[in-house]
Amino acid sequence: MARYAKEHKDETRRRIIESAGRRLKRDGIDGSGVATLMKDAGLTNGAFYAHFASKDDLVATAVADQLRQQRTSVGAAAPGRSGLEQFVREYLSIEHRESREEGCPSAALLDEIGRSTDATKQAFTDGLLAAIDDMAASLAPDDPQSAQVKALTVFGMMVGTMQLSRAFADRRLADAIVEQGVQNTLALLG
Amino acid sequence: MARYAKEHKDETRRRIIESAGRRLKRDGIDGSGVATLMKDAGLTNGAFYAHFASKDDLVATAVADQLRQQRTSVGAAAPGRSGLEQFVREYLSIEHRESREEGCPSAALLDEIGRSTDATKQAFTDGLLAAIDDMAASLAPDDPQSAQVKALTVFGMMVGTMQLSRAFADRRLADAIVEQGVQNTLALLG
DNA sequence: TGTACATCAGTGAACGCGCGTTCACTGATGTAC
DNA sequence: TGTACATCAGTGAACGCGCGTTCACTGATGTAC
Repeated sequence: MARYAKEHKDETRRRIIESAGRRLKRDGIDGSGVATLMKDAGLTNGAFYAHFASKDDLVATAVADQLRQQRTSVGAAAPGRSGLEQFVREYLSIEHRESREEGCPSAALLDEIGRSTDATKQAFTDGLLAAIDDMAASLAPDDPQSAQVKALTVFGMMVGTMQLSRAFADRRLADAIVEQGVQNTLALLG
Repeated sequence: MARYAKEHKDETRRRIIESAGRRLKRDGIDGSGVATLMKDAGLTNGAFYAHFASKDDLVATAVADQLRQQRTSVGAAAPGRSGLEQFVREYLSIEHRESREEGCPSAALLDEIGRSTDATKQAFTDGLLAAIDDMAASLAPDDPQSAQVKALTVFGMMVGTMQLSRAFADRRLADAIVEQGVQNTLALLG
C-alpha cells in the first residue's frame, strides 16, 4: 500500500464508522461481524485493529457518530413548535420505517444498546443528551433544562412506536400505528 | 434414557420454551446459542432438533409463549381505568427495568423481532393483538375494536420508554425517565 | 539526478472458539411370548 | 414368571462455517545521501 497523506488514515477511519453505522442498524450489533464491517468500507479484516481497539470500541464510536448525525438533522429543523411538529411527522413516517439503514439508531438498536458494554451505553447517553437539548429548546425556549426529561421520554415513545410498526406483520395495522403515533406524540407535546 | 410417559416430551418442550424465553430476553436472539438454550433447560444440544425444526422455530414459539404469559398478567389486572393505571405503573417501574429476564418480551427484544423471520414477526403480531385486546377493553369497554390502534401505540410508547431507561448510563435520568413515562402514558390515556 | 532505505496503511492467512445442525449411539422402560 | 425385543428421549461427537483477534508480510511513497 502507498504511503498516504496524513489525513488518509483519518478518512479511512471515518469511512469505517459511517458504513458501520448503516450495517449495525441493518443487521444489529451481534448480527454484524468485523469482516463484514470492514468489507463494507472496502477493506479487509486485518486492518481493523489499526483503527479500533476492539469491536466494542467501534460500536461505541459508531453509536456516538450516529447520534451526532441525528443531532444535526434535528438541529436543521425550523425552531419552535412548527419545526418540532415537522420532526415528529418525519420521524413517525412510513419512509422512515422502511429505511432502517439510514434511519434513527435508537429505533434500530435501542434494546441491544441496553445490553451493551458501559462504554457503548455512555456514548449513547452523551450523544442522546446532546441531541435532545435541541428538542428541549423547542419545547421550552426559556428553560430547556426543565424540558429535558419530557423531551427524552417523548423521544423514547417515538422510538418504541417505530420499533412496533417495524415488528408488525400486519401491514394495515403497522401503518395505522405510525399515524396514531403522530397524534399521540403531538397531543403530548401540547 | 428412560422410556417416559406420554406427557414427558411435552413437559420437556415446555421447559425449553420457558427457559428460552428468559435467556432470549437476557442475552438477545443473536446472543443466545442453541447449546446454551438447551443447557438452561438441563439438556444437551443434540436433543434440540427432536423438539424444534430450527432455532428460528424455537424463537417464534418462545415469543408467542412470552406474549401469552404477558396476556394473562395483563388480564389479571382489575378491569377498567384503575386496573389500567396499575398496569402502567407496574410496567414503567424501576423493578421492571432491573428484571429484564422476567419482564416484557417487547421491551427486551422489539428491535430484534423487527429484524427476524416472518414466522417470528407473525407470532409476535398475533400474540400482541391477543394481549392488547384486554387493554383496549379497559380503554373503551363498549367498543374495544375502536381502541385497538390507540392501545397498540400506547403500549409501543411504554416499550420505548423502558428500553430508553435501560440504555441510559445516567442513573438519575434513567429513573426520571420511567417516572415521567408514567405521567405521559396516563395523560394519553386521558 | 539516482539509489538505498524507512515508513506505515493495508493484506490475508491463521489462531481458538462457538455457531446451527446432523447423526450414530445409549439405555431404561413397556410389550410380546 | 422370565426372557427377548422394540421404543424413543436424550447424549455427545462431529460437520462446515463465521466469529473476534493476531501477526508476518507487502509495496508505494517520502526522505537521506
